[in-house]
Amino acid sequence: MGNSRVTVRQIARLAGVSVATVSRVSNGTGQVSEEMRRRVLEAIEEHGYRPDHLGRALAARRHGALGLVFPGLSGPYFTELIQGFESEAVPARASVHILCTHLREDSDDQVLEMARRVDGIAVIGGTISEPALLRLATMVPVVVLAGRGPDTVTSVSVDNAPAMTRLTRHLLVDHDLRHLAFVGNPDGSPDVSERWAGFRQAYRELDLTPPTEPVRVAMQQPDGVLAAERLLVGGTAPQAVVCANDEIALGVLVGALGRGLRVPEDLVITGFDDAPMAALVSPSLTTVRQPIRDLAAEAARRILSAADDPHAAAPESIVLPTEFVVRRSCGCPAESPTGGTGK
Amino acid sequence: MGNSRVTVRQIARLAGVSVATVSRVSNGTGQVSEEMRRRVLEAIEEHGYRPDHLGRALAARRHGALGLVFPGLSGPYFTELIQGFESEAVPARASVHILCTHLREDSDDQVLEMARRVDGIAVIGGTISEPALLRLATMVPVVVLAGRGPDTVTSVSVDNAPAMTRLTRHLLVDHDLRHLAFVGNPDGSPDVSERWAGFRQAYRELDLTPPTEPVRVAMQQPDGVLAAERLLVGGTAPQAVVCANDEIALGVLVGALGRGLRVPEDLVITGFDDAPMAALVSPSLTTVRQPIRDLAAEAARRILSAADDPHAAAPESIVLPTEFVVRRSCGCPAESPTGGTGK
DNA sequence: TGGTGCCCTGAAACCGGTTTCTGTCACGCA
DNA sequence: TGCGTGACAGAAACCGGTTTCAGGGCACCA
Repeated sequence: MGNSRVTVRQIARLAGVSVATVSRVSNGTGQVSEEMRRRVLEAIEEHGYRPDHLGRALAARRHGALGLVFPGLSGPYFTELIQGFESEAVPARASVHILCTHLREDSDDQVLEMARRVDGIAVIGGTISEPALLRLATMVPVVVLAGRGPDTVTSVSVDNAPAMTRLTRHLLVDHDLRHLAFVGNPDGSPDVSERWAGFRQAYRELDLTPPTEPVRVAMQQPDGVLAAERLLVGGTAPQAVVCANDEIALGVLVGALGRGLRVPEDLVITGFDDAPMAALVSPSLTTVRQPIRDLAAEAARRILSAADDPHAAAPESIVLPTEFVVRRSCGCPAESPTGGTGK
Repeated sequence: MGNSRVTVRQIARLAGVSVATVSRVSNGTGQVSEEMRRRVLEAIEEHGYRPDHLGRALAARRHGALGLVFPGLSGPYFTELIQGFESEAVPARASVHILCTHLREDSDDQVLEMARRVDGIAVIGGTISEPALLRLATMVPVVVLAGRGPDTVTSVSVDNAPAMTRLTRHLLVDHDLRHLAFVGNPDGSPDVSERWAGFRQAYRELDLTPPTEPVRVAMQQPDGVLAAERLLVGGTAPQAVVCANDEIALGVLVGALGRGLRVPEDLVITGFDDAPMAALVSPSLTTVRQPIRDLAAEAARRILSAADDPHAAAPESIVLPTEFVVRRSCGCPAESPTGGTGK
């Protein structure tokens, strides 16, 4: 029976061979005669021997594990991210460790501790301090996911700023709107920071004066509801609300509809991510599609190859393209043509 | 200078002591003279020595890691679950491995493989086959989370059925509704299965005939939208839609509002979980609050203590209480009294 | 002065694998 | 017959820690 207490040495004794031979058979390495192989396989089979992961990892000086560090899990974005990451890790026989630093004081230490248990780490941008990031990079291969780190650290992100400029220009020019509000906290993540920058850039390109302050809220649906409460009181409501992601946008939409506003007639709302719900709400959400799974998968691939050979590839900043998705919440009619990438 | 290549033996040589002494100092075990301790600490400090996790784990025959197995991550429920789990794991210096079996054929093997890398595993109910679960339990401490396993396996869940009966009775009796539809796939998870059973139970207790079939969809918001499409066509729309969780309910709500229906006047909708959005949508969602974080934290605690001493505690089925939360989507007026637990 | 017991220390064994290195044996060839 | 060669097997070293165990030194006591 498959008792996991069985060791190489026991199998070796039972099969009447040396441990080296057992190891060779169980790994398929080196030359082993047919007779020996048969005897060993028999013993392995009979006693349900499976090599111990720790022993093997110690000898190989390799954990067979990858780390993924979040500020805090929430929403479809992180769901996709994890699945993309796993889609590469699992075939490579690497397990996935996760760490939510959310609200914790000692997150830098936590991450450094994780570094001693994995072969490489993907850190979501803005999650830990830059010194910690640099220190981390001296210990294991590191990739910054959705953000940019120091030049010495590989990063994978999307073209946030141009995409948001494109979307904003659509509102300013095609829909001739002027009074736009941006919802999201630029200090919270590099993604939002870049989107906020792209938002303002659109104004400048048209020689208009951009808003000076965003509505600073977190990234979940309830935060969007909160933002709607703040924005839609009094007579100062904007013509359009440009949200840092779809979840916020959905929250704003719920808040607006709940106040009896019509979207997009009374209020235009846009998102970012193209979450599954974006196409399903009414009105459907104009947004920017980003390849979240690919993003995470690319990060995992980079980490894995860097773990195989630390000196193989130079640090690199990879930027994946996005796609502007025009739907109804911006005021476009139903079957509107879809825009291209975010340039 | 924290080079992680430093080993006990190097430190021992540098400090002019034995490896045993270094180990004793770095772990604070045994008796070490002040002089020795000082020398060792100096060397440790100077060379940035941190004991290797693998070496330590191998010697201790303990991974310092816990596993968490999902069918697939999605939504606020799993967010809470992970955070609750982590809240116990982190203080115990255990890292968290996750595994999404979602749609994979070989999930049983994946989980069994994980078992060789962690000290214990929490499996979300309905994720893997019962034989695999039993096999798993022979390898490491296992807890079934949100569901029930064989009697030999500890489980942690909530009182789904009574809670759902309570909610359904509220609709049938207090609001005098008869034509209710249940949305959710009972075959998808034990939680849903129990809620479906509780739903039908309410009918029987009133000598009414319950619906024979639920609307089978998955557990996310888009699935709720889908369900709304199916339910609200033609003249056969129900008076109320009882959803397996809040996410579905939110989806149904969006779908219903998008079709111009008034909630709760034209259609009553209820959820389950009391997700953050439930209180924020308009109308606010009548639902059942369950202690998700506590659920996961309890699971983690059980696993940790079982890992410390495998023979300490007998398998147990822990059932945590829920709370019926009456809001507006069921037709109750704004400031309605809140019900108690789900009995 | 000799015995007893405690405090400290380090050599060595151990955890469970992989890998190197040495050596044996059979075979082919001159 | 003698020698080089290649296939194969096993002893031992190694990965990096922890823990056992034996013994040295010293204080205390008779």
